Amino acid sequence: MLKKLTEDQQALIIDKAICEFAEKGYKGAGLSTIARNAGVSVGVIYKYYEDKEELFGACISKSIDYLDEALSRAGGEGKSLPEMIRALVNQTQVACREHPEYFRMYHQITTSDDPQQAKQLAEIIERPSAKAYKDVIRQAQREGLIDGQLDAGAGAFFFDNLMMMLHNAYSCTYYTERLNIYCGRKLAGSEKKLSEQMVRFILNGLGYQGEY
Amino acid sequence: MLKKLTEDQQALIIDKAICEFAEKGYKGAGLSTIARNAGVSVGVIYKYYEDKEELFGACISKSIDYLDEALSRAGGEGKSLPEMIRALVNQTQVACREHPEYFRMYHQITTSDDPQQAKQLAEIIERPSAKAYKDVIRQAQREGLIDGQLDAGAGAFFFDNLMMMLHNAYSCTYYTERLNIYCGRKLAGSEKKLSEQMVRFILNGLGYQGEY
Amino acid sequence: MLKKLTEDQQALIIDKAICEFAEKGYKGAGLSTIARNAGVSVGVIYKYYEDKEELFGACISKSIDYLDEALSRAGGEGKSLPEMIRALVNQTQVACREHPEYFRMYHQITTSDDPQQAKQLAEIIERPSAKAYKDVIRQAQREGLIDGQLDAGAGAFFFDNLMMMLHNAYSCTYYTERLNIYCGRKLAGSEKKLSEQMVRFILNGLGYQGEY
Amino acid sequence: MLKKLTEDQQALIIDKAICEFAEKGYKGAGLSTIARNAGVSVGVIYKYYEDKEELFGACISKSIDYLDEALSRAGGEGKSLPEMIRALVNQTQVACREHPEYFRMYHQITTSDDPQQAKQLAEIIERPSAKAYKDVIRQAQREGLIDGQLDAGAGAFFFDNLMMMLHNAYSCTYYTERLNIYCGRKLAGSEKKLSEQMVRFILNGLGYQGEY
DNA sequence: AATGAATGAGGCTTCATTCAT
DNA sequence: TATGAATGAAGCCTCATTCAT
Repeated sequence: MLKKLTEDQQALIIDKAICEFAEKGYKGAGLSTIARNAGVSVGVIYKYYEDKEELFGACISKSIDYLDEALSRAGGEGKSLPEMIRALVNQTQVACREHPEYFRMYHQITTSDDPQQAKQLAEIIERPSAKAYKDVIRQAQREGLIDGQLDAGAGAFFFDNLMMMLHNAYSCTYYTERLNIYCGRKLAGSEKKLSEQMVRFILNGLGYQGEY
Repeated sequence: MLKKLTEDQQALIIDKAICEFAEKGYKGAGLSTIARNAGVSVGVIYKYYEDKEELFGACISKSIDYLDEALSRAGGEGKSLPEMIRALVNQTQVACREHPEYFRMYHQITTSDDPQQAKQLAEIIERPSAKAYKDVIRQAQREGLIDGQLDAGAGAFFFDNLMMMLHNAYSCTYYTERLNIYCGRKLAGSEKKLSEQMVRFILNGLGYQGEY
Repeated sequence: MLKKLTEDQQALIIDKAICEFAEKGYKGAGLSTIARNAGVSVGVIYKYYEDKEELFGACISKSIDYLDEALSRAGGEGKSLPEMIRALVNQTQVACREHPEYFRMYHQITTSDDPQQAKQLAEIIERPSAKAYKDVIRQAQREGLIDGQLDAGAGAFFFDNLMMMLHNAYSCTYYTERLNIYCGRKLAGSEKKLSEQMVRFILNGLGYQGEY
Repeated sequence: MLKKLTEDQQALIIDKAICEFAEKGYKGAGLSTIARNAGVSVGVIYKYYEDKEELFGACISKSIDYLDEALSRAGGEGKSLPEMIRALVNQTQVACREHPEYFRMYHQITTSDDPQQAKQLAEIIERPSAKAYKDVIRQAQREGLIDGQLDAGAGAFFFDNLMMMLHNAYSCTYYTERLNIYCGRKLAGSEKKLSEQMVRFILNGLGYQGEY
């Protein structure tokens, strides 16, 4: 019985909770499992979170933060379009290797059966990147680098769709297997090769004509 | 009521079960809700299915069948590549309009926390289309219609990724909102326009140079 | 697993619940104890009652009904004032002997910490007898049988106070012991003698001058 | 804060505990609520009391002491019977106004489900006043002031019953409402009038014939 | 063979009690 | 010595599963 949970322990609760929620979903996750895995008592969770719902919320927040941070690590300033895309793809691969549970968590979020919550979460999570990607595409269109007939929003959408499926492939069992089925172990197992293929497909998709 | 369940009633159980599982997830779904909605007793469900797990399995099977059938309706024989892609996209939109629950169900499947089951399902669901798409792409490459440097498997993967995200957008609340955020209500609301944009992006992505 | 709880079993649940609530109070009572004592499962209680609160409500209702019925068995029509009072006292003794738990339950009710509920219950339980007793006293005053300076309401109040304390003495451990302390085992143990003393005190208290 | 609790703080714990127990009952009362209200930590309560039970016991003791003291303030030496009764009634009213929580606490005591404890408490609380009242009544009977046929113990019992119901009416929500129902707001709201009525009823009940 | 009420294990949550600081 | 965070047993309630009719 420590005087107070250390920061590490508090973080561990969230981490273990994220793993549990990510694996079993909101309903399937068990508070006692989380507590056991975090090495604390069940009761103490209620000192930090009102109830299961709020703990879940904290897990969502932490996951979103990580996702944002991972993306921002890809930088963007002063990069050419191909460089930018390659950076985003690579960064996603790195982040997925480090913390697949955050991405699994993200995938769980998308199964929410509460429309209100789903909308709100989509707004928080998707709006910023939607804007960022759209801006990049519009700029590239103005510069004549890519297909001008493509709707910027649609382009951003397709791009992000591919990114989402990439992190799913690197974090969720089903999608990992799916990646193997589609691409074969060899390509699927090589981050570098897959990243190259993906960057190529995306740039082609946007109608990018230049070298890269 | 000592009458055997009619075929219709049996089918209704699965349909209602799919709706329930699709909406609430495996854990969240209630057997009694399913029974009530199907107009049968809880007990009779256990005459046809060992337990909740098996009922869920049957729902998965039926959903897969529908998905397969929906895709096969897109035909393929004698179609050009652009025609084929357009047909697949359009058919997905139609199928999603008719039975979003099957696609929501599919999305639920991907959250399975049992690796064995996840792999097995991926095998069943993804292998056939993976092969079909890869074959089409290889053929198109041999005909010099599309980018020869693209790995056929990767191409099929990216293509199917976009298809999956499309039916998610048409069936799951979170993804619907996401579509709206990225594309705006106008484009998101027009199946035709979105389909055009998507076909264009895909063909570009594959490096298709011809007219369409 | 019977097809349905028999009426007896349903009644038994309430009876055992009354015993449990009467003994331990609302908070102290355990649903599982009630179920065990009634020989049913915990779950089935929730088929008949929304939650613990509602079960408690049903117990209150049943107790009130019994109290009412016990009082009404004392009759009243065509009885002289002393006869009426004696009948009420005796009937209380009989009822307490048969079902002390209802009276213990009643005592628990009075400890309710929810003012709203307390008021509501007092209204339901006390209003009818308050009116009845007051009417009897007024009538007796008009007939010149008892002290005219006594406020009818106050007279009814003091009378009922003594009645309440009587059933407390016959149903709650503390009050039983108290009765023994005040009156000694001999008087306390004789319903007849105690009843005579009490009738005498009440009639004197009301200022009744006649014979009885 | 490594300072020993002051006497005031210790007293405050008991006071706040009495309020909490009186309001919510033994089970419903929360140690942390008591600690918070007393401005001390939960832990320190366990330095002074073995457990909740013992704290409750201390609250009972203090309440009993207050009740005794309140009664003794009514004096008794050199008073005539009517004066004595009037003094007791009035003193009860005053005490209830000052500290209804002690009387509510007393009422809680009577719900104890431990027979042993109930008996013991009754012994402590009731024996002294039982004796005192009985002595007064016996003396009055010897002096021919009151009904000689009344059993002294029974007389004391009925008298104290009325006193208990009086303080319940002044301290417990249910009984307050009951008082209002029986006597109406006007009489119920006037301590003086109610006291007069009660003294009259008691003296009549005892068969007191003299003036007062 | 279908019914749906009964079962009871398991989950979330509370709170009396402990103990490191 | 006081603190108050941590503990974990116990309680309410749900729901997958069973089985008497």
